[in-house]
Formats: sequence, C-alpha cells, structure tokens
Amino acid sequence: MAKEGPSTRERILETAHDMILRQGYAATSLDQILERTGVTKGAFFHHFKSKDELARALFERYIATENQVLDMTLRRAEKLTSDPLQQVLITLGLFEELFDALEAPHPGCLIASFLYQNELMTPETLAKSRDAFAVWRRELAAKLRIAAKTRPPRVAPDYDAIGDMLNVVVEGGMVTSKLFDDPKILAQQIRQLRSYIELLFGVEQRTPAQ
Amino acid sequence: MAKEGPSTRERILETAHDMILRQGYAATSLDQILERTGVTKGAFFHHFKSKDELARALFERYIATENQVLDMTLRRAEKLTSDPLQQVLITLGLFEELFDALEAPHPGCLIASFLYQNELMTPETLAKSRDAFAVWRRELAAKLRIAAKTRPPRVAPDYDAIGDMLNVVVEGGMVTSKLFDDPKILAQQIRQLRSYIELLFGVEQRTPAQ
DNA sequence: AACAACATACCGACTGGTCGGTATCTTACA
DNA sequence: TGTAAGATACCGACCAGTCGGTATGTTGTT
Repeated sequence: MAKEGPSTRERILETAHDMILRQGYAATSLDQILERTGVTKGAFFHHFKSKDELARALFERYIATENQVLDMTLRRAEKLTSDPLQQVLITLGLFEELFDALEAPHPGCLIASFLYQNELMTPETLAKSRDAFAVWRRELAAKLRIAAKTRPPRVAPDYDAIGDMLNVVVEGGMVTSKLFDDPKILAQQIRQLRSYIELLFGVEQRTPAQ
Repeated sequence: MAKEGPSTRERILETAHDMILRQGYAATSLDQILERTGVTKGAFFHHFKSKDELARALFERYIATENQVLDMTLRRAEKLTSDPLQQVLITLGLFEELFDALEAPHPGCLIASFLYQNELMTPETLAKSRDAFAVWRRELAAKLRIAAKTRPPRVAPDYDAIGDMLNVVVEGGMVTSKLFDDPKILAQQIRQLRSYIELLFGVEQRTPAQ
C-alpha cells in the first residue's frame, strides 16, 4: 500500500543507525533524528514507545543482518569447496572482497558502539552480542579442527583464539580504518589473517604480482 | 602543598576517564562526576573551563601515557636483544605479559571511545590519534623490514599492514574481551599475532607444554 | 592585600516523553 | 453498494526535569 519509498519506521531506523554510529547514542537527540528524517514527534512515538526501544530495535536489526551475512558467506564458501581449510580461507577471502569494495571507511560496529556507551547494554543485549561473536568463533574453529586432522598445522594452534580473530580483526580494523579515513585498511587486515592461517597450515601462497 | 592523596584535578581526571569509558562522554554528566568525586561545581570549573576541556585534557593524558608505554616497551626489547626480529617478538611478548596480568577486562581505549562518539573528535584530536597509531605501525614495520634483509620471510609481507596489526589486535581484543567479560582474550590475541610473525619469518616456535 | 581553591545559588536551553486530536484506510454487515 | 466502526499513521503544543555553564560568594595561604 505504501507507494513512496521506505516506510517511516525504516527511515527512522536507517537514519538513527547512521547518526548513533557517528555521534553515539546519548549525543543523538530525538529532535536531531526528527529533523534529519522529517518525521514528527508524534509519528516517532507511534512507532517506538521510547528512545530506548529505538535502540533495542536498532540492535536487533543489526545483529540479524550480521548473522545473515556470516551465514551466507559460510554457505557460499561451503558450496565452492568441500575442504574445510579452504572453506575458511575462502570465507576470509569473501570478507576481504566485501570490505575492499568500500569507498568510505566502514562506519563501525553497533555492538562496539554500545559497549563503549554501556549501561544501555542490557543483559539481553549483551547476551545476544556474545552469541553473535561466539558463532564466528565456533564455526571457524570447528572447520580448522577438522582441517588439522588431515593436514597437521606447523604449530599447535589455539583454535578458539584463531576463531575469535576474525571478530577481533574486523573490530580493530574498523576503528583503524575510521581513524585514518582509509577504507582499505580493513581489507588489508583480513588479508593478514588469511596469510596467518595459510602459514599455519603450510598452504602455498601466491606472491602478488603487484 | 597537597598533603592528602591525589589533587582535585587528578581525581576528576581519573574518575571521568573511568566513567566515560564505561558510559560514553555525552552520557556522563558533570553532576555525576561531581557526585562521584565529591567535588563541587565551582571547584570543577575552577580546574576546567568547560566539559569539552575536560575531554581534551583526558585525551592528552591518555595519548601521553600510551606513547610512553610503547616507548618504554620498545626500549626494553632493544636492550634485551639486538636482532630486530627478536625485538618485535619480545615487544609483543611484553605486551602479552602486561595484558595477561589483568584481573578484569581492559576498560577500553579512549581513542576508540571518542571515535564512536565523534563530532567531539576535533581535527587536532584526530591528528594526534593518528600519530599515536602511526608510531606503532612505523616502529614495528621498520624493524621487520630490517629483519627481512638477513632472514627472508616465507612470503612477501605487507609491512605496514603488519605494523598496524598490533593496534588492530589491541583495539579488537579489548572489545572482545569486554564483551565476553574475559580478561584473557586480549593476551591470547597478542599471542596469535606473535605466532603469525614467527611463522612468517620461520622462527622456531616452542610448543607450550601446558 | 592578593590570589588560588573552593562552595552555593541560580539560569536558560534542551531533553525525552505525553496527550488530545486528525486524516486515511480496512473491515463488517445490511 | 453504502455506511458505521475501528484500526493505523501521524501531528504539534506542551511539560517536568536535566544539562552545561555562570555569577557571586567564602576560605586559607603567602
């Protein structure tokens, strides 16, 4: 029935997400959001019963899309090869591609943003964030453990720590990328992680011609 | 002059740093800081002419101590060995030790906190943050480049990207550590970085007995 | 007397949130 | 088909409280 573009609710979410990542939650007033979206106060409170509920909605939305991205990427990698080690390397490669296509630095991670403005990080929000991170760790670590059975790594690895590295590198890479206003840093860091895993498992690396 | 403990100014800085890292800058009101420190409004504005000036002071203080920590660590490593590769590995080892001693998750990085609550990140603040990050990159990359002359790495590395990795891993490690409320994660991640560089340069790694 | 180091009372702008109302669309039933 | 009933989306004036900041003291030391 809606004829014109995204719904009011979606416009609020989109704008607020952007503003909160830039300014922080507390520093982003409703009036600012209202002005930027052209939505009135009444309309806002029709869709969200409080500012905190907006934060919660924003959060759920973010977690959902992040989970989806990881899931899709893993499945793509699994279709491309049956070798678990290659699946990990391809997953990292796909992320690298994704981040390499950015023309501006990645705006940042909502989880980190909330963590640095805590006390609005409720126990449920915290638990969901942990789950999201834990999935990445578990999925990657599991594949590497299987890979190690047929292809022993050069040194005994801490699989869980390596599983965490994708999260760590993405989080740290976003901050560094933002700081230097250089969109390429994030992809470069992912490439290092891939290189680490290749070295660990003795995979032949192509020396880039460039 | 001052007979009892830290000065009022120092108490404000210390408390505010802690609160801002936890709640964010905008969410930390002067009244809250005043209540927590027992300092009155008059006293506060005697020492800082505005809340923004407090932020600036906090920031300078943070950058200065961070620079000092890196500098001291690098010098310690340089005294312990003359081999540049070993200097890098020892530097990482010292950081690992430092973070491994934490009993609670590292409270976070003020630069990241400010980056996620931008618009209070002035051009000067931004420039100083970049410089701080750039020092780490430059110092580590330089040592690795020298090391590569006598000990060729297994694959052609992106030295600058590897130089950035310490920053990236620390930033990401802090977030992950805080999220899981696990102080050990940060040190584990530094260990992975060390392992990467060891593999890259073909350094013999001791398999931990544990 | 002069100045640093505080204390107290107060200010206006802005905050998140409420509330009474309207316009438009969907559904139910005669 | 017409119409009454109700839901949904939206409007904007208003409110009480909080915010950073100021003005004007008081105290203690040199």
